Amino acid sequence: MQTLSKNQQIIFDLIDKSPEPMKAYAILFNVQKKGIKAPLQVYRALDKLVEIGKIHKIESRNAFIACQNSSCQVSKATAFSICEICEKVTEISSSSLSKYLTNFKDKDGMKYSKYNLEFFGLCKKCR
Amino acid sequence: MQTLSKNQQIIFDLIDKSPEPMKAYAILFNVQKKGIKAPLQVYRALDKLVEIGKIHKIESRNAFIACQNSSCQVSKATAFSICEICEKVTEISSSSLSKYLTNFKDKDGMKYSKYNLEFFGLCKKCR
DNA sequence: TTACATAGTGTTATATTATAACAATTAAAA
DNA sequence: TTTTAATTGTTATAATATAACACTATGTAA
Repeated sequence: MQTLSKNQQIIFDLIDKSPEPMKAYAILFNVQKKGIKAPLQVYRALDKLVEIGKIHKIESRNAFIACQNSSCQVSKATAFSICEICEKVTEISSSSLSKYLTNFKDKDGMKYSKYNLEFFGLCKKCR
Repeated sequence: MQTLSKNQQIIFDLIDKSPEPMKAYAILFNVQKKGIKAPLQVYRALDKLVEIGKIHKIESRNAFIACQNSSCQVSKATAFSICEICEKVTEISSSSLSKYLTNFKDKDGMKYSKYNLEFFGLCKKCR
């Protein structure tokens, strides 16, 4: 567990409290009162937080969500479910899924160091 | 098999010939000599081509690749391998993988209508 | 403690990716 | 044929992300 810098902490706290994935400029808007004024300050913190696994980027949405797994060792093996109506995003933690994908080898026998999986469908509420 | 409109055909042909995923503005640059002048014309064709499964979007790269499966019924179940050095992208067609993911149910028993999986690693050449 | 490296910050400017809104045209279906 | 849906063309602008540079803080090792 690494200590976060000032900007990283501010931005992580915000994302962590958010019930939904946050976009970079929404983050910027929210932290301006705390002195973070420029997009680059946000993107730098986001990059680092992603790198150390505290947050994940939902690629299909260009948005960021706090890691739900208390021990964030899964930053290299991420899976999410995304509701196509309400846009609710949930991190999937299924050991059988992660085991299957981590061990997946393609035709050429290539094994991968990292993956990101995004499932789409309708959540309970929206069905 | 649906017939493509003029712009859709021009843009599909370009992507289909490309050995690597193409970004929207690279596509725009390449088709300007054929009379497609504006980003929107490109994005509209891309949207349609994605919708009908002729191309896929590589979300982590904001780039587009022609579908490699002759019958493009897998637009709702896509998997790619991405080399983190040379950026080579390959569409994975593994029936066991697609079977596993198509049938995957999360904790709440939720089944998904669609997924996109991106594996990252080093390709043969770059290892 | 000093020096040195590494990581983080602040700032301006700009690049890249994508969509809104509106008018005109073409293709397909009733 | 008429009318409906899909596509096109165009201008403007929104949203997402990075380059480049100067400066500051922090950690580490002599």
